[in-house]
Amino acid sequence: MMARSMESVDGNGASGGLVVTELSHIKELVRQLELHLGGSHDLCKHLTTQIFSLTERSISIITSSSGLDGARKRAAADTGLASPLSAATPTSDVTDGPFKNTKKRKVMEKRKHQVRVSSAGGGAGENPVDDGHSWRKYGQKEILGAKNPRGYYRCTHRHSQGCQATKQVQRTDEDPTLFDVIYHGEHTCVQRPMGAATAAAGQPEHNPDANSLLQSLTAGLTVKTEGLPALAADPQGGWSATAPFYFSSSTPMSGCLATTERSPFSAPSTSENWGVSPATSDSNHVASYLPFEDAEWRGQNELQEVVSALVAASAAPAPAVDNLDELLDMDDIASFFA
DNA sequence: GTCATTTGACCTTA
DNA sequence: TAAGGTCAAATGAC
Repeated sequence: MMARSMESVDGNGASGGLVVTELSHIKELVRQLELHLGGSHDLCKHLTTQIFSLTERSISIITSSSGLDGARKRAAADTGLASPLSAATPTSDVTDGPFKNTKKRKVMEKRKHQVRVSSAGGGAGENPVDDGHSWRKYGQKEILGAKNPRGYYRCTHRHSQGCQATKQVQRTDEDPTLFDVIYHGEHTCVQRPMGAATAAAGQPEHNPDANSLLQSLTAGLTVKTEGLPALAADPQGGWSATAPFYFSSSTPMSGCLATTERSPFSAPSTSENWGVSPATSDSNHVASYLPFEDAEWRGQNELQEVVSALVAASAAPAPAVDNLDELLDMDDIASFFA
């Protein structure tokens, strides 16, 4: 599915042009959004700035003649993000892709999904943002070469429902407001989603016009960060996709209703919002997995990464899709926004 | 009393 | 053997 869509980006100049057109449109929308926002909403202004920046980078990546790897390096350089995983963290075990290196521990061969999330609110607490699942911490470990310890979490429903999902959360060395989150396994539990109202209640006020623009902006975009092991593997750029709010898409987390029903924008604006309750503690992240068996995926994922950050930054649900359906898998989008 | 977190010990893997 | 990952007893919060 994504294979199809990504082919259209990587190997088809016409589609690439289409994406550029779409991204240019997004840029224009962001401009309008910024105008509507005025100067009263710092958070929104920050988001629009981020969206704008990411969009420009996306265009740059697509139009770059030097290929995606080069673009990744530039993007990483632009954001000032050193690669957190390249040297300091043991997650470099994903360097060769999730299923390739047979020297990895067996446990490492489990499906894993790696994201970077930003605390966006000051960095207090170990749970950067809410991902809609309940996690229980079962360990913490000092990691060689890393300044900050890594926290180990498992699904609260591990015993009651046999859910095998786990995650590791580690504050990045270079930016204490950023967290590297590695998800292992899939949720097989069934959780009641956090009420959308609850999520919305925690948000800053939003200008209706701004919301409209954001909806327009995000129409047709979805977040798929699968295959992040390949991303993390990049010794140069590390993760270029950072966003104050990382919300998840859907997917193989079958049975876990939380991620599909809750507001994707329940991200905290203040640190108090993290870890307030098990159901609200953690990242709004969306995990999905793809069989990244080809190095091409790495380049393709570059665009995904940027799009993910874009969507995460705008963080508005999009009930409808747009022309980008050639680029993105509409089935997944539909299921996510269902 | 229940549940989550902390933390040292132990296990597994490269 | 070193390091990452997990277990489980101790502890604390509610």
